[in-house]
Parts: sequence; C-alpha cells; structure tokens
Amino acid sequence: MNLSGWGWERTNSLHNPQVCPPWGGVIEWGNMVRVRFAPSPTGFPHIGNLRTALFNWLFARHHGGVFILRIEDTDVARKVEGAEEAILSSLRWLGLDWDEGPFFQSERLPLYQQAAKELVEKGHAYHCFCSTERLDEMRREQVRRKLPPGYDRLCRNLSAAQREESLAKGITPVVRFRIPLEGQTRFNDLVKGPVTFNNRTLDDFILLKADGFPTYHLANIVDDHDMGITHVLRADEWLSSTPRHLLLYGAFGYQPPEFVHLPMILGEDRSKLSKRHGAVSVTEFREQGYLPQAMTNFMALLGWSLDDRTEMFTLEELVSHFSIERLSRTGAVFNLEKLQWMNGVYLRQLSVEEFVDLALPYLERNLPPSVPRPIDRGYLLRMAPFLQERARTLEGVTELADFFFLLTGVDYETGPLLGGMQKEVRKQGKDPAGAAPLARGALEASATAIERAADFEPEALEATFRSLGEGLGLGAGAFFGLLRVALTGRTASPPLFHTMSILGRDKCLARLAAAQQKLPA
RNA sequence: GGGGCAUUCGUCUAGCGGCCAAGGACACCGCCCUCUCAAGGCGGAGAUCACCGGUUCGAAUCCGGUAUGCCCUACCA
Repeated sequence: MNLSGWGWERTNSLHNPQVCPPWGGVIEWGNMVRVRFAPSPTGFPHIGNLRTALFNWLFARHHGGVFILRIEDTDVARKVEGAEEAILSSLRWLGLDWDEGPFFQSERLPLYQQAAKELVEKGHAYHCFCSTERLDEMRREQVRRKLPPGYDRLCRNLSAAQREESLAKGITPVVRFRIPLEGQTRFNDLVKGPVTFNNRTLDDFILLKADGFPTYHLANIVDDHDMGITHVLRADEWLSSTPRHLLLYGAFGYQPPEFVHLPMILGEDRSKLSKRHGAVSVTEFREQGYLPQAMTNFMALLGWSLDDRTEMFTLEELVSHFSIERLSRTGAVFNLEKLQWMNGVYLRQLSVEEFVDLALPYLERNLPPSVPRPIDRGYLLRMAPFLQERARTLEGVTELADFFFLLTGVDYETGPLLGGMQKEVRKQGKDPAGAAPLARGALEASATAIERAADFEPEALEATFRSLGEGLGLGAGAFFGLLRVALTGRTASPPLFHTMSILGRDKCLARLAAAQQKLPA
C-alpha cells in the first residue's frame, strides 16, 4: 500500500483495519507500545493538554507499554517561565507517571540540525533566504487576491551561484521542506478513519529556523522516530499537519507511527478551549480544591466512554477499560458544572479523616486573620461530615464552615433574622409588627435554655428546643430558622442542633445576645 | 480563499440496519425525606437523531449532496 503517493511503502498492516484485528493486535505483533506526551512550555497545561496526556498514559498502561515525557521547547520566544515545572507537577498530581524522560528538545539541537542537513543533501529540503518582510508582503497580497496563502517557493530552485550570493550577503537561511508537487498523502487515522490530502495543497514549510532551532514538524518527527514511538495520540488540531509529517517520515525513510487524533475540548462557545474561557489550567483546578481522581475521571469522559451508563471510574478502572475504539470523533464542550458535581461525589467518598487533612490547608489560608492559627483539627473533625456532604470543592469548604470559627460573631441583616418570624406571625393572623418582640422573647428564652442545658449533645438540645418552641407557640420552622440565623448568620446551614453542639455553649450565648441587640426595640 | 474533520436532549454521551415511538449522566422542574441547605429516593420536562435525496422489506445507523461548526493554512506548537 502506497500511503504517500510518493515512493515509500508501509509494512505494518495495522494501517489497514480491514485485514487486521483491532486493538490487541499491537502486542501480538511483537511491538511494544511506546507513546509520548509532548507538551510545549508556552503556557500552563490546561485540561485539554492533560487529557491528551491521560489518554496516552492510559493507552500505554493498558497495553503494558512505555509512556515517555518530552518537552517541546523549541520556541524560545513563547516560552513561559514556570510552565515546565507546572507540567511535571500536574502530571504527578494526576498520578500519570512517566517511564522515560523528561527529554528536552532544546538539548537535542544538533540532532535536528543534522537531520535537516541530511534532508537538504538528499534533495528533500532546501535553503530559503527570503526575508520576513518579503514573506509578510507575499501573504498580504495572497489574502488580498483571495489566493491560498503559502510560500511561493521562490528559493526552491535556486542555483548554487544564487545561494552563494545570498550567503555572501550574510543572510542566514532557513531550511524548507520540498513538498512533492503532485500526488496524494493518505493515512488511516485510528479515530477518524481514512484521510486523504492532495500534496499540492501543502506548502514548503520550514524545518529549521534561522536561529538554528527546529520547528515542531522537524523535531517531532526526528524525536518520535528516535524514541521509537509506535502511536501518536494528539489533539485533533494536528490532523491537518499529519500529511506533512508523513511526507517527512518518507523523506527520511522512517516508518511512521500510527496516528490517533483526539477530539478537542471546547469552550462554551464551541471554540478551542483557552484562557478566555475562564479557569482551564489544571493548576487552577488543583488550587480550587478539585481532587485528582475527579479530574482524571472527568477528563476521561471528554471524548471517551465505556458504555451507556458507567461514569465513575478510578484510574485503575480506566486503565483496564481504555481503548481507542471507544474514543469519540467530535469535540466536547468542557462543562464545569459536571466537574463540580463529580468532585462532590469524590469528596464524599473520602473518609472524614482524609477530608479534614485536605480541607485544613484551605481553611488555614482562607479564614479571616481574626481566627487564631493553627486551626483546631479536632474541632474541624466534628463538623467535617456536614461539610463533606455539602462541599463541591475544597476551596468552597471555607464558605460552608467559617461561622463555626469566627470569634467576633457573625454578620447578617435583620431581614433574614426576622423573616421566619414575620411569616409565622402573619400565619397566625397577627400584626407583623409583633414579630420583633416575639423574636426577642424567643431568643431570651433560648439563651436561658442553653445556660441551663446539662447535656449539650444534639439529641438533648433538640428535645429541649422542641418543647421550648411549643411553649412559645412557635412552629419549628420559624423558631429554628430564627436560631439558625442568629447562630450562623445564614438561612442555610448544617442541622441546627448539631451546629449548636459543635459551636458550644459560649459561642451560642454570645451570638444569641448579639442577635437580640440587632432587633429593633 | 484553500484544505481537512465533524454534526443524537442546553452539555457530556449510548447507539455501529430491525431490540430506538432513541438509553444514561450533569444542569433544570416537581414530589418524598426534613428545622434550613445539602445528600439520598422517586418522577417530569427536554433530541422531528442538521437538512435533502438515495440504497433497503426496514436507516440515527450505509451512500451522495447541501448547510452549519471547528481546526489548519506562522522562522507557534
């Protein structure tokens, strides 16, 4: 089967799905699966980058293969400080361990330069002396005339004399690939199926830049071959570059790997996910208190599924189930709400001890300075079950728990404080103005009850306050609601008497007194 | 402008010729539980399977075309 329309043949029949078995075939063929994650440190790794890493890792682990990490740092200008470290730490955090590397392309420059030289010598590449200005002007003109933009191949057939002349002028040339002028390049993407490109739609792209660094295309092919990569799992956006890569493999005489183009992760507007879609870097999710198990589970489901009902997967389960056949072909919109829900599920799966250990640093960081440090772990442990059930992120725990810790009392409006009582008064057909005095009386009676309570356990408190409510002629909703706002400053909280018990007598008394102060005379 | 890929509930998806008057999940709504909020349970609404033709006894599933979207079209990756 001639896949390039240009001379080289493939020997691996895996390229033809009709005549080979699907996945397991790889290993039976006697080939060890070798895949790589090759991010570029031009920004902090986002959910799309790491999803690619996850799929590569899952594929490697599923087949007992090798997962390689390679940093493609060939763009000196766009390199972002700290990005490399963020990539490594994100991978570690997610539990995606690599077997080889990290390799850095910036440390392998001679390899690419040698490869470019080889291609020039073989006639598959040539030196180009065109200035950036000329190139820009050419492109502008092409766009203006509605012509397909691309290099006009001015230097493709320079004579030796012309080359010498430019060199003598001190111009440093770039190396461009000599794309075959005709023919087709076909390949069988393991997700997309057969794809065909006409070579004439490809332009003579640059292999080696004037600064001596390779472009992505060159470095990628040289390294993938050098590292024995068998399967390239990468984002869909690379599909259009694949014919160039295949042509390069052909020019070198290398056997190309299998290609697997993964569906892209999209923002709400269905365009390629980027910073403008909000928090997308995995570092940010980590800081916000998303669990790595939730992240991997969620990412795996963006473009992959097992069946029509299973959606909770541990990493181990993903490894055993992962298969390229179950990859989807269409882009997936990143849905934060589903991630939040899933993180909540994983948060609830934690033991209380684990939850407390994870939540503690967030509270230490986020609670107001007035709360003494260190945060009392035993105290946290008591309220933890209630927080765990309600939290969607660890960051969100502070908001759920702060009133337990505040020493100076809680801040709230009289509106919520009196809301329930006013409703109650109206229900009883009395003057709404009576709500405030009624509330004051209820608060006073409650304070007395708390002072006298011998047993401060939730059950005993509930019994006490239920009968107190009855004695006051108040419904549970109104009475407990009043107490809830007085004690927590909010209308929604963990169960009242558990809250009361955890807060303790002193805090309860202080807050009840403060509430009475708030009420209009 | 050119090229490539894609198109099932708002979103993630199941579906690979009859089992689908399309199933699950998130979000949404209602009910139950209940001192509130959660969690949980139950139920509901939500997709003429982009459109038009064709193949077939039969199509979401196969084949054309159209439309729309996305990606690529850099001395970025």
